[in-house]
Formats: sequence, C-alpha cells, structure tokens
Amino acid sequence: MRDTSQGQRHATLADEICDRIVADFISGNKVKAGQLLPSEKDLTETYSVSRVTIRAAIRSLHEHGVVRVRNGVGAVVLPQLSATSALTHQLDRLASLDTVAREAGKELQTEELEWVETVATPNVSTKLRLPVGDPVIAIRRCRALKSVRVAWMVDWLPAGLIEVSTLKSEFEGSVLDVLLNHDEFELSYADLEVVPVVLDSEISNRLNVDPGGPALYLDTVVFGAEVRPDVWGQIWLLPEHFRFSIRRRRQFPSR
Amino acid sequence: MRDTSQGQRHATLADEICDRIVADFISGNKVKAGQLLPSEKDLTETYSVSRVTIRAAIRSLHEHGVVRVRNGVGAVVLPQLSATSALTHQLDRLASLDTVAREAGKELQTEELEWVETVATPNVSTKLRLPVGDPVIAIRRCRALKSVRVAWMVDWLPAGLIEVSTLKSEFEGSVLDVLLNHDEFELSYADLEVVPVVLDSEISNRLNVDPGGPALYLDTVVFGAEVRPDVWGQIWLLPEHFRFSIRRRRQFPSR
DNA sequence: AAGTGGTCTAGACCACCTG
DNA sequence: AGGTGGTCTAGACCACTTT
Repeated sequence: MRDTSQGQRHATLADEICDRIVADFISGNKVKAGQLLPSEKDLTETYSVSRVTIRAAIRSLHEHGVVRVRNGVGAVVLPQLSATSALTHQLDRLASLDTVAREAGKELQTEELEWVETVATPNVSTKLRLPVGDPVIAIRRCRALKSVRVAWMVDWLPAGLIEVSTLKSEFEGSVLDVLLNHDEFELSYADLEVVPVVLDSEISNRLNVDPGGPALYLDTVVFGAEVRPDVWGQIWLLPEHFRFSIRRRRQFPSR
Repeated sequence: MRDTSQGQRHATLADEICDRIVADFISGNKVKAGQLLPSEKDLTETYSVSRVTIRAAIRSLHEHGVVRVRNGVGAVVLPQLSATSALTHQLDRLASLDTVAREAGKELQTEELEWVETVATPNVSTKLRLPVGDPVIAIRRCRALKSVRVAWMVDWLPAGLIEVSTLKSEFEGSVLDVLLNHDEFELSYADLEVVPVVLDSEISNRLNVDPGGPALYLDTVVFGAEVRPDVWGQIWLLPEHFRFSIRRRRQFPSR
C-alpha cells in the first residue's frame, strides 16, 4: 500500500492516477460528458508518470464505464449516472450505506441496536462457509433518515474474526466500514444478490410501516484475502428512500 | 474492430487476450479459485503478445473482480459467482435476458407481442431525451419459460433509429440483441435502475399470477455513440425465476 | 536468492480520425 | 498531414513475497 500526499491509500500508482483524473477532470465537470480528456501524452506530463501508467489508469476508467476510448480520437467522458433526491446506491461499489449517505450529505441513524453472540444455523453456515454450530456474532439494527426508518440490517460474522470490543468501539452503524478500515482484513470484493420482497409483518413492524408494501432485500457476502467470507450482510430497504442503479457495460463472449 | 480467428469482434488485442485467458484458464476451472494464473512472462509466450498487452488484459480481469493481483505473487483467481437453478443475471453486464437464458441452456418464449407506433409522452421524452410528441416505437410482450410467464417487457425507441421492417425481421424477443448485432449503433453501455414493486392487477393479469406479490422492475436506458439514448427498456420480472447478482468491488475515493 | 508484479525509458510502427 | 490511441521492443530498477 502506498501512501499519497492526500493521505489516501492506493494499491498502485496507476490507481492513484485513476482517482486523480476523476477528481481533476471529471468530478468537477471540468471535462463535460461528450468531451475529451487530455491526450495520454499530456497526462504523462500533468502527472509526471509514464505513458504506461496513464494507459493503465484510463483502462480502469474505461472498464468502469467512466470514459469510452476511441482510437484516433481520445478518451471521451461519458455522462455520469444521474442523481436524484433519493440516496443513489451504485450496486457495484463495495461501500456501506453509511458511506453512500455521507457522500450525499445525509446521515443514517442507528436504532434498536442489538449485539447477539450465537452459533451458526444452517443458513448462516452456508453463507459464511462455517460448520453449523460455530460461534458467530449477529448485529441487528434499524437505520433511519431524520428519524424515519428506512432499512433493517443484520450482519453476521465468525466470532473469531475480530475482537468484539474492538468492533463495538469502532462501530458507527456499519460493520463493513469497521472492517474496511482495518487493512489487515484486505476486504476486496463482495457478492451481492438483489431480491424484491413484499414486507411481512415482522419487518414492517420494525420499520414502522404497513405490511404488504415493496422492499428490496440485499444479501451481501464479503470476501477478504481468504476463501472464506468475512461477513454476511442482510439489508431490507424501503424503496422510496433509495435509488439502486448500476452502469451496465458491454462485454465480449465468456466474460 | 479487429476480427479474430474465432470470428469474434474485439475492440483491441488486449480485450481479446482478456477473453482468451478467461476461456483458457478460468471458465473450465483449469485454474481453480485461489490458484494463480501463469506469470505475465509465461502469458506473453503463450499468446505471443507483449507484456504490455498481457498487463492490460489482467488489469481488466482485476477491474471485473475475476482475479486479484498481488505484488510479488501473481494474479489469484477469485471464486466465480455461484450458480443456481434460477437464471442468474449479472446486472453489470449489458446483455439481453434472452442471451442470459440461452447461456443457461434455456429459452425464453415471446407471447402477446405488440408493435405500437406512437409519440413520446413526457415519460418517454425524459428517458429518451426526445421532444414530447416525437414519433417513437413501443414493443410490448410477455416472456415465458416453458409456457410459464416470467416477465413483462416494454421497449421504446425513437422512430428514426432503425427501419421498422429491419427490426421486425431480425427481432427474436430482444430489441437489445438486434441493436447489439448492428455494429453501426456502437452500443456500449446502459444505465440500469432496480426497483422492487408489488404487482398491480394490470401486470399480474399479463403474467397470469395473483396481484400483491413481489416483482423486480428493471429500467434500462441504453447508450450508443450519441449523447442521446438509443433504447429505453422496462422489464417486470417474477423473482422466483431469476437471480440478480453482482460482484461489488472496493473502490478508492471519488470513483 | 529467485521470481513476481509495478513502473520506467526511449524509442518505434501501425491504424484510425480529423481538418 | 498531424494527432491520437494500440501495440511492440528490449531492456531496466524497484518493491514485494516465497524459499
């Protein structure tokens, strides 16, 4: 991990350049959608890195649907995902709901927090790839925006993964954030499943709404350096407060 | 566009190598999850391309969550998204439901197909960024698996985009597939919004199920080379027949 | 110590697009 | 014709991990 002048961690120089290009040209709309980034040659001078590194950075931006690269032309900035009043959650990004809210200038409160030390049921055992009966920790809570309940969350993790005292002291609403802040877990990706559900009375009670309405259930299994998952997160969200979006990219066969 | 020996189109050599690495090492489980791809040096020899190209290909695999790359170690293959009996739809992939079904060895039938030539309502106008009243084409139909209705789809496109006769003759259930097959549209990405809904009587009637159950509404705006979208697709899906998943990747600030 | 990825140099040639 | 990206050469040095 290299540390940059901005005090941010980046695995490689190319990743850092990737972020800086976004920050310097795209986020602030300095280069608008449809316009070109500076040429690779110019960027090598701007950032004092080689063309190799610039190309790696631009390739990442391309893979993420931030630019399209046209031979003989340059890197065209694509329109950003449009924002709305609802909290926009980009589903391909491994970031907590809290982070998404914070970036939007909002704050998620935590209500009815419960810490439970228990053992893995068959369900939990499958998700965390642990033997049934192994000790696990469950963290349940409601989340609210300006005292309006918007989500019900349950996180599960193997009891041995992290000191409960550490977890509790660093917990500010998101288990994921605590683990992401600890480099030693090397959290790198998660598999998310999206399921539409109709609110049953159990969850509607917790969220103070009537049953029978729609909700989105997000099931996330988070992986670090190990083959075995580190956390299983379950979230039930009321759709009126969120917007779930993603940029789909054309991919060629078998990928 | 370069044509390869396999008759597939790839924008660049690195993209082709990317696919070939997946096909040769990952798809067939020749390198299992947790194991290493051959070194970059070996891969340059295997594919007779430079290290530059290999590195670009591996960077793409990394961005897509297919491998993790560790300095001093190599490219570790990550576990693939697990498959189930339901049709698994990777939400970040710009591919039609038909393509997903076909890859899973299933076939989606089309029922109650309607072609409508009409004009843009405010709704359509916003999505397609067209003036209200501009002529548009709507294609509505049910989709079924083994005669069980599983989805209701509506596609909208500007009337001038493609000859209706061409579209009709090449249509096999998916408007997206027709346009993807025409290179001149240069379809490259789409913005997807995911909304959980409760089935109302209109759609439940079309799908031959009771109202009040859950459904997933997918709203997709597809972009080609232009700033203006080429297609707006609406899909209502019954969740029991599908699985919607995505790999989330850690991203560093502001990206 | 040996192997791997990350980055760099200092060029080069090609294909592509625009003026 | 000149600029851009795509690819290549033929090295090099560094940081990192494993043995």
